[in-house]
Parts: sequence; structure tokens; C-alpha cells
Amino acid sequence: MYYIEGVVEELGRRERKKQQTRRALIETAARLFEERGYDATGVADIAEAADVTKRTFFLHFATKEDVLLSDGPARIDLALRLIDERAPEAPLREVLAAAVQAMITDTASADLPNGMAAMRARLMVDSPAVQARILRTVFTGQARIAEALRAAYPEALDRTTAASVVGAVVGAVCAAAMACLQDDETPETTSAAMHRAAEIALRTLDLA
Amino acid sequence: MYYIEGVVEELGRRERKKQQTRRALIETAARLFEERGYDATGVADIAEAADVTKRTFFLHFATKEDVLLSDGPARIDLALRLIDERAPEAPLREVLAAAVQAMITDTASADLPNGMAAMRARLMVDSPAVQARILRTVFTGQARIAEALRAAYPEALDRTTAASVVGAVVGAVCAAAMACLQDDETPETTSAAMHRAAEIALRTLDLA
DNA sequence: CTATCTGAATGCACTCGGTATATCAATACA
DNA sequence: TGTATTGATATACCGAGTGCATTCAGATAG
Repeated sequence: MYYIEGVVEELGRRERKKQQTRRALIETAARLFEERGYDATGVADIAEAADVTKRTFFLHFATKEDVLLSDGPARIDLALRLIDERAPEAPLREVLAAAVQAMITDTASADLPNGMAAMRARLMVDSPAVQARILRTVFTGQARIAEALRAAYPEALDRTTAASVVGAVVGAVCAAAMACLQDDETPETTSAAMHRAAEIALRTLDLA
Repeated sequence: MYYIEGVVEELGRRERKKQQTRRALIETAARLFEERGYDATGVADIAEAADVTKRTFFLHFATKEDVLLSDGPARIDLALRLIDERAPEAPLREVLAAAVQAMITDTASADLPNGMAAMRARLMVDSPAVQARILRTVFTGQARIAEALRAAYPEALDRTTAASVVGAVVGAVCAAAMACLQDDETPETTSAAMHRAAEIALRTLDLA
């Protein structure tokens, strides 16, 4: 508690203000996307509604899509931390399974109450730009996970094998998620399908 | 021969001119990307060098990235045709394996002599926009393949299972390819790695 | 052979995402 | 208190992509 306070309170007024405008931008963007749709909402509109300039928006987010993916990196970090903790003592399959399941669960639990995931899901289905951006984020994330696993199990995995295995699991999960989204499945069904997809793809490791 | 001539010659002067400007745009774009780099080459530059207007460029390609992916749909169609021919008589694993291998081989054989694949590969590594676009193309393509397989093997595959399996295979192949590209591997090594990745991911079907 | 119609290409103005630069003003810090 | 940071601003700008009216070559009918 002492420690956490130390870290959290370390932020001066300046940094707090910054986080404040950042949050304002995220929430305003979410609201406007909801109200008017993604394409019909310009960056200028978001900035205007959040009472900052367009330039300020781009000071916080590199692209319009990024305002939707502000928590993407955290999810990858979660997986990397988990790998770092349990590998290489635990078996490869178990570590990879735990990492992927943690990411799926985190997506479901952190996003759903926020309402963010539902919108993101909708946008992913019908906004090509958002879909492309998410895929790229996932793809680079999976590369980092593959590299972490290869480093942890150097005798079992070379670079392309590691990439293949992680690619298979992530690819399966993403495809399953997308199939559910297009079918307008409930979040619970979708989440279950993602876990099942991960299990299916993890079979690749059961006969090495 | 008679038949082929009939089909090929069916194109009047008008359609030929159209294809001609289309090809000119593709080749000019490739040349300029090679010379100046992707980001430093504007659509206006390509159009200018191909002696048409910017507006005409967008009459042939929806986006700047699309001029690089003009043959993408054909590759998916190849897989779909193959599935249509062999399913549902042949076993699922065999059909999927054949389809994926055909796509990999087609990529290697049709692109490499053209020199197109090498550049596309380079761009995929260091141009986020191109990478995102390719991923989206692949992703929608894999959805079509999954749907075709589900339709052909309705008793073995529901929608999300089909998506998971195809997603696993395609994800593995893409990840392996990307890993090789980032390592500057030879086309042969890359192609081999993709085939190996497909084999690994196809294990998911060996224990149903 | 001529009249007509179709559609590929044009020209131009416009929107919007994203950037460059110079500047202001609040905050951290000595 | 004075100075250096730095988050935010204002303004002008670039390039991708679109809307729309127009032109002109080439297909088609009479």
C-alpha cells in the first residue's frame, strides 16, 4: 500500500492534467462514436467536444484508431509478465495456454463493464480501418510473445517454430472471435468460443 | 484453343485499354515504390508517371495499398476452387492442407519472378499501412475459406470451429512468414518455413 | 454510315487524417 | 524568484480519398 501510494502519488499536477485530458479524449471519442458512428465522427469533432484542439488529440494518440486501443499494450504486457514468471520451469504448453487465457479473460472482464469492448467489437465488424489497425496490433503483439517464448525455451523452439505456434493460437482465437461477432453472439458465448479455439490450436503442442 | 481464344478475344478495344491503364498503374507504382520508397511516393506521382489523373487511379484501386494487392483475390479464389473440387469426398485435413499449400506455392511462384513479392515483403515489414491492409485481406479471405469448409463438412464443423481451424493454419503461416521476412531469409527458406508452419498447425485436425 | 448511348478518363473543388512550426502559459525546479 | 520544461495552442500545410459535372473514344442500333 505504501509502495503503491508512492508510485501513484508520484504524479505532479502537470502529469495529472495530462492524464485528465487523455481520459477526456477517450471518453468523448467513445461517446461520439456511439452517437454518430465511427466514420461520421471526425478527430476535430472529438477534440472540439473534449474542449481541446485537434493538435492536442494527436499529441496523445498517433491515429484516430488509437483512441480505441489505448489499453492494447497493457494486455500484451500481461501475457509477457505471466510468461516471465512461469517459464521455463512450467511446461511450454501450460505457459502459453495460461498467457492466452489470461488475455482472453482480461479482454472480457476489463472491457465489458466499461462498454468499450462491445463498441470495439461492432467497429471491428464494420469499420475496415479499425479492423486493420486491431489486426496489426495483435500481430505485432503476438510476435513479442513468440520471441519471449523462444527465449524461455531455446531448446524446444527456434524463431519460426515459435512464431508458428503462437500464430496458430492467436489466429484461431481471433478467427473464432470474429465469427462470433459477425453472428451477433453474446459476450459469454464469444468468450467461450475464444477459449475453445485456443484449446484446439494448442493441440499443436501435444505431439511435438 | 478455340474456346480460350473465344474468351480472351472477347475483350473489345475499350476493355483492353482499361486493362492497359490498370497494368500501367501497377507497374509504375511498383517502379516508383522501388525507387523512392512507399511513403515518399504519392498517388499523384504514380498517376502522373503513368500519364493519367489521380482521379483515374482511384477508379481502378480503392486505396493506395490496393495497387500492391491486385492479385490477392485470385489467390483466395484458387483455394476456394480447390475446395469445391475435392470436398467433401476427400478428408477435411487433406483438402485444407492442399488449399493452403496451393496458396503458398502460388505466392512463391507467381510473385517471385515478378519481383513483386520481394517488394511487398519489404513493405510489409516496414510500412504499417501496408501491413495492416495485407492482414485485413488475409483475414477476410480466411473467413471465406472457413465458410466454404463448413459448408462442405457440415457434420464435422460448426462455424466457430471452422473459423478456429482455418485461423490457426493461416495464423501460423503468416507468423512464420513474417518471422522469416524480418530475418531477411531467402525466398526458398521462407517458403519452406510457411509449409512447415502449415503442417504444424494442421496437427489440430489429427485428433478430432 | 450516322446517330446514339455507354462508360473510361478528366478537372476541380472539397473533406478529413495527420504534420510542421512557432508560440504561449503553467508547472517543476534550482 | 528566476529559469527550464513541457503540455497545449493557432495556423498553415500535405496527402489520401470523394463528389460531381464534363468530355471523348468506342460499342451499338437503325
